[in-house]
Amino acid sequence: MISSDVIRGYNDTMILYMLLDGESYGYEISKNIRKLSEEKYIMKETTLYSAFTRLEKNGYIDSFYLDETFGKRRTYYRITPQGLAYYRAKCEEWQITQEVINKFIKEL
Amino acid sequence: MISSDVIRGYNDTMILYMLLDGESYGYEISKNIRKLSEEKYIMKETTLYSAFTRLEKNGYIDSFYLDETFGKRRTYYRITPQGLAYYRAKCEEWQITQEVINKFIKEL
DNA sequence: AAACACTACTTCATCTGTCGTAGTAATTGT
DNA sequence: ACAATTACTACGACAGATGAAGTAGTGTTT
Repeated sequence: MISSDVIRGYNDTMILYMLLDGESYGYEISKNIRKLSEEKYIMKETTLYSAFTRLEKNGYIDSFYLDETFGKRRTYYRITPQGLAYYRAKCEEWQITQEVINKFIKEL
Repeated sequence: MISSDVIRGYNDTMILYMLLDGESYGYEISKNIRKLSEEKYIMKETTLYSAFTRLEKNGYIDSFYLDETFGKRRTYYRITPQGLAYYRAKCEEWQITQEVINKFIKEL
């Protein structure tokens, strides 16, 4: 399991990635992140939902409801053009981040 | 310039890396991080000195003074065996972190 | 029918690490 | 004399992550 401080700067990016192919909702995104990371990273519920609030406030995602007559009401999210731009910028930043941190990593 | 949230989990690791070859002190470490990262990452003074406090409290570094009859007194730091073990663990964790985050990165 | 597991989300309070601002203190360069 | 650089310290604010707890609905087991 990876410590959260490391991922901290990329939680939002991961969520946006999960929305690239279309709308989704909290619980599903949570499951998918877990699966895609092969159980190596599990985003805490509170982290996830507070990230949604932040992302929406920043205009990177939109939220809406679908007519579902079953189960507890889900809040669906969709990535916005600004969200996509932010995601792309984060991907580019990540390349640089990797290069930088790798300079401080030594195989001993 | 890299956002600090990304590096957040690796500030301590970077500092420990700088101490692998022998003792050093705040200002020097700061300059060296800046230089090694090719100006892509500049650790803030307050971040650096608060990291020293944390690392020492955790037993990862020792601090001491050298007899210097010139300039403002420097606090020197040296990595401990526990610090080395922690550094190694962080390096291994970093490999996994890279793998995980890369799954969420798409070249668009 | 009661208990439990699972889905789906919310609220609240707390903690950690980073950072802005400011200040102290000594040396070196112009 | 003054600015710049070296070297560090103190303090308060803030953002993001987290633990704990709760709400609400569905499905399955006992």
